[in-house]
Amino acid sequence: MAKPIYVAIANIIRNNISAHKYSSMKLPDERTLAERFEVSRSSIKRAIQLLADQGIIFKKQGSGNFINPLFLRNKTSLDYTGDNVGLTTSIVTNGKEQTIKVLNLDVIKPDSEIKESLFLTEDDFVYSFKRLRCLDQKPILIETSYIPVRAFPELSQNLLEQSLFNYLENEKNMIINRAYLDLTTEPSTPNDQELLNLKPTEPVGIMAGIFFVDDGTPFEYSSMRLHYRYLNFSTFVDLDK
Amino acid sequence: MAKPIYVAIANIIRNNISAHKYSSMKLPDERTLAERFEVSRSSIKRAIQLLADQGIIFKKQGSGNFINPLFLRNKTSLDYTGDNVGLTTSIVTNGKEQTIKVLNLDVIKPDSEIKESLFLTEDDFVYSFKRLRCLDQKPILIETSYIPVRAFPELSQNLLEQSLFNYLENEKNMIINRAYLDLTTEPSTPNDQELLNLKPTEPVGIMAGIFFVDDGTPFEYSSMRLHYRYLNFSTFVDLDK
DNA sequence: CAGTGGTCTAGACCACTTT
DNA sequence: AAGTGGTCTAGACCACTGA
Repeated sequence: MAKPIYVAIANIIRNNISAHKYSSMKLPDERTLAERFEVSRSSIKRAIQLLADQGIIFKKQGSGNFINPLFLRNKTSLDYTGDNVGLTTSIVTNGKEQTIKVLNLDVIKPDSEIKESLFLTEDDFVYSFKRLRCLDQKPILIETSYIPVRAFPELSQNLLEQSLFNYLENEKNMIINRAYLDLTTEPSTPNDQELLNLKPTEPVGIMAGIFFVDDGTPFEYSSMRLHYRYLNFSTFVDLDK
Repeated sequence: MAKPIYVAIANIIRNNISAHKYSSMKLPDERTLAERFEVSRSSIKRAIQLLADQGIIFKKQGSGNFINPLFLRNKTSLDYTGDNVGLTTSIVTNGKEQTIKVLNLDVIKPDSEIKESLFLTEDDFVYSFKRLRCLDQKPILIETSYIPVRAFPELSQNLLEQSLFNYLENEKNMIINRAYLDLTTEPSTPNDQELLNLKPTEPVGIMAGIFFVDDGTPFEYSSMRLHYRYLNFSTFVDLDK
């Protein structure tokens, strides 16, 4: 199955909305759409749900499905293409040249927070490393990470100079596809100021969290201190859930 | 229908996981669960999907559904109870006394950004107001908001001294249930420093965005400058979507 | 009361993983 | 090949909204 039919239909409806092919802000009812696309109503519902999750339409029980006027207006400040994306848009490289400088790499006994976050036993050791990431030679974030030795025994300074996730996916067929992230901000420390080229009054954004392999194994605990101009996290929020 | 069956089942499974009632990290397969709960497999799938969205389980096609070990470990730093919540956890009052000080209230002609964000025409005016919100007398955020006069003609300084959303829901049966939010951080301005009691080196967190009525009408454009210790946004991220 | 979205079912078949 | 999750259908009935 190349693309599920509900994804295909969601794309068609999205394009129809963009092209102003619906005469009002209210979409045709689901039963009509099902007939028109010659699919079951369930498939229409899944397509509609996708669009709702993306903020493109609003569902209102007993009343109908409505187009988000902002989507029609093509507001460029709203990133509707990615669905509720976070990290990826935040640190997306956008064709810019990414360079990574490894600041250190050690093997240590994890403290209790890291041990619990990564689901480790008493015997486990972890790699501990810091990297400075730059875009077009401009430093944008300091990463401090911990990875269980057992999960990735061949880690080396060499490997750290590229994207770990790409290496894992290509060479080890491990896919990191979820993260639990915490976003905060803090005044910059002298160390931040030096590495990220910040003034003392300029802060860092902090993204800290746990990255998971697709089978649910916690793989990495990471805390990233970002130059404040590069922390930009956009999201739709359902306030009632 | 009091509670949909898939929600009920999701709750039971969540409790079972907490109580260690599954012998391995892998859940029983969906067809077995369907038999055991005497529901259709579709209902099981919806329940499982809910738990996956909450980060409690991981799905792996062809292999099974797996418990997130972190959930088992009862990590208190992970807020698993709220589903992907954002704003609400960030500004949750937690029983603390909330006070609101209205700094100003005007009617103005919106600039083009606000006009487009709120889907306004040339003739529309907006209320423009600033509020300082405190918890237990400590100032935590400065809110700058814009609301179309047409959407809420009776707005007054008096009303602003309480939670607008509560008033809307109780008195006007309008429900604000979605928001498009942008999170960033900036150095604090002298004004921030004075109002939020910040040192010059201490930053503000910024949550800016648009709040929508449940029929999709944009209702409010708001930019909130938070004392940096109070910006704390936690979320699960699906990296592959 | 008619229209419309929400829930739920039983079953068929596809796609991926593991043995 | 067997096991397991993913997609999709056709249809029944419930819950909410609005004329």
